[in-house]
Amino acid sequence: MPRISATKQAILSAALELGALHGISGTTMEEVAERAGVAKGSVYYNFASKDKLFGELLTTGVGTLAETLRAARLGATGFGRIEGMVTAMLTLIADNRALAKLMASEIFRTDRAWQESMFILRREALSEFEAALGPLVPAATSQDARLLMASSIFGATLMGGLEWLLFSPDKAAADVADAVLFTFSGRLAEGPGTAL
Amino acid sequence: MPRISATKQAILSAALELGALHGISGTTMEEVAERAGVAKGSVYYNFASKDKLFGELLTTGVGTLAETLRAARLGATGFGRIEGMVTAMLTLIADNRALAKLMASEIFRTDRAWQESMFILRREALSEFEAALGPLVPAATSQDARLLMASSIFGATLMGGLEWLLFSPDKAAADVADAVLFTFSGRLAEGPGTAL
DNA sequence: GTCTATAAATAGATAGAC
DNA sequence: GTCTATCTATTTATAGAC
Repeated sequence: MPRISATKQAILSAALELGALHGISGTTMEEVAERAGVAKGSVYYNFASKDKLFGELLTTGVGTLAETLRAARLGATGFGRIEGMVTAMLTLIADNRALAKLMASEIFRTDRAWQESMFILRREALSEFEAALGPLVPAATSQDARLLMASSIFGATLMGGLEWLLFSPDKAAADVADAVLFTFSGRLAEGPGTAL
Repeated sequence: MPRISATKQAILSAALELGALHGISGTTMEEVAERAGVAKGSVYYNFASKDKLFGELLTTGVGTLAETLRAARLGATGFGRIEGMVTAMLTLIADNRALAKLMASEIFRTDRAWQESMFILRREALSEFEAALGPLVPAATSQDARLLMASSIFGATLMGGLEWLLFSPDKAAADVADAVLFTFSGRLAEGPGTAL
């Protein structure tokens, strides 16, 4: 596994930040080169095409997410797994907010060159939530229903995390996790009695 | 309020479907014209620019969402409000899946010409969830925390709805609502005892 | 109001010097 | 490996006939 060159890394970083700002179609290879501090020719020396560049960015990003969720799941049991996974995902989003924004805007696209690998990795991430959910739902719950629940938790965490970073960035990470997890605690359905 | 012309409507529909497929930056005015069955000149006769066209599409779309949520909120009380709003939002997503996809990919963009009006309408939609949440959370809950909870529920519903439409479209709407709402019911935190 | 034709700018990608 | 220069196609937008 050859080490990634400094130039390649600079190009990936530039593409990530610009993609988060303007979307992939809205980002030009010229801008990427400029931000990375290299010439456009060097971008194409390192990546055969724009699709390849952003494909690599997204697939490694979603792969990292899946690994993070897996590690968090294995570090706890019961409902604590959900708590740990939501917290770990929020931390990851905070540390990679550009990637989170990019992922949020691309995760439902079905017309991309890298669609296939994104779909697989997305399913991998969801299946981590699904695995954590397994012991918590009635045994008769269908596979479809489990996937929908996993999507819900995933979506709640992603949307909560982005709301946090874009509109209340001063809030502490633990408070954000508490707020998101409160919605899954059942205390909403019980009424206002319990203190947060 | 002058009635919208058939041509204008055809252009809006074409833009919506193409935008959902390829994103806004990835959709050309030429494609929009072709799909709408008119010439490009007619597109520009009805909309001064590409930004104006998609801006109108998105702002009316998010406005409709806010209204739908508001109506659902006023039609119930207590936790039933959350149930009604999630169900209503899922129905809206199913009836306007192209708009849902477009919204999901644009809701966190901060560099658009229509950013301001989108932000306001987004907040309007979230504040409907926030209002429903008000009586369900401890009185001491901060405004920030309420907004994060509202975002979580919004995100869970949006992600669950898109997962449904893209990957299990045969599932009945009521079953999807049940699965999403199960995650908020508190039964996850209790363990597998309760039947779905 | 709708069309065709075209302007003017910008895009992704390549060639070839260094 | 990195650069400059350039090719070719595409894109937003406009002009002007009908």
